[in-house]
Amino acid sequence: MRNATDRAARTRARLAACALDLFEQHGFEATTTVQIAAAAGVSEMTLFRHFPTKDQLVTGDPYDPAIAEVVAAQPASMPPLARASAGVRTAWARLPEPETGDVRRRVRIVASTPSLIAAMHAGTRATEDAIAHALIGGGASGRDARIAAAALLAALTAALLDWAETDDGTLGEAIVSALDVLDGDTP
Amino acid sequence: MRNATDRAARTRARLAACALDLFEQHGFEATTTVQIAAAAGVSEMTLFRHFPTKDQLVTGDPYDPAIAEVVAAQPASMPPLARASAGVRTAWARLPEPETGDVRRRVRIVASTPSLIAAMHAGTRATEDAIAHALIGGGASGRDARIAAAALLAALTAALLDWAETDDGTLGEAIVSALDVLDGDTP
DNA sequence: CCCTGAATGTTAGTCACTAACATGCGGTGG
DNA sequence: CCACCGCATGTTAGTGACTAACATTCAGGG
Repeated sequence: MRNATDRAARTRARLAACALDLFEQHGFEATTTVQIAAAAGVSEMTLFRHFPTKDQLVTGDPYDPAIAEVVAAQPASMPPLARASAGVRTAWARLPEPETGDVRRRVRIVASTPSLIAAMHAGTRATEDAIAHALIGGGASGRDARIAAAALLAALTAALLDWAETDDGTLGEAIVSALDVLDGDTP
Repeated sequence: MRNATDRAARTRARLAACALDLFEQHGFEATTTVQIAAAAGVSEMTLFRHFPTKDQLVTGDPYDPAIAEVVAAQPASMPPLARASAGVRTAWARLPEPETGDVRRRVRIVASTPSLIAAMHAGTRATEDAIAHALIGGGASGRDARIAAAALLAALTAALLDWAETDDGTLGEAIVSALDVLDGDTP
């Protein structure tokens, strides 16, 4: 049954799809929110109701609280960066290789737009704080925990951007590269 | 002699000082560029001539190309993250402990404003790219170099923000903490 | 068939930022 | 001493992202 909530979900999806097309054709900055709304057959207000910022048409909502839990489950004897890295390694191993159809298109737009790279970093802040909190639980100082969490997220984001840009290998391989660099496993 | 260039430098300094005061009193977002310009006795246009974005009233221009050179001078046998960390360690040791009067005020404003944190990360991108380039020269893959450079800069930025927020110890100690976490020297 | 609630539309604004063009200030050469 | 010239600054008018307050339409349930 197509209730009201369903209708909202469909216009939301339509907005994201139209935005993606327009961004690829004319670039992110050159595309105005009015154009996107018009392409989706909707008013500008409706766009902003579904996506509070233009950035989120590309980045979406990336916070996954499961990662922090897995980090907290790692042995507390490890130094914080290794602990965070090990947590993501096992968390990633549990998931199936995700859909990478639209992801690559999206990340490619992000990679070519400085303001979007900044927005993406801002979007990972919730995850960063959660991981830092988990590391403090393992005995790290507040400062060391923040540093390790920031380094981890930055490494993962850099790997994601490189993966989208170079079109080289799977997303999983890129993630593992990031973790290997953090662990010093790079001969 | 106060030539024209001197006059420009003085209005620039006046703008930055007035902005800092207003940001501390009312917050970054609540302060408008018109207010800052008025406080400095200048038109809004002049503000934007000196600081192309409102962000740069706080962040300034942080790119220091010397860091990348020192990184390139580290032995190529090390894994990329350790190499980058060692480079910053020696580069930092060469400098005297810098002025931290306005720095702490500025960074504290950054720390309390999400959009400014993002802008700060964006401002380190030039340094990040330079370090990544130096690491590639040492034999790292392009992807690993980008990951290591991103992790390094994120760790340093996180340490800087924590230092400003917690008011704990010197800036040099915070930087060393970041490098120690990256090297795994954290018992 | 109306009624209720959610989704959407309209209008009028604010704020960061830009472009094109006009003015004023200061030092320099005649 | 004055006219000139280069640079800093001012004015005006605009764009684009985003918000608030209020009106409207749409879908299903009593």
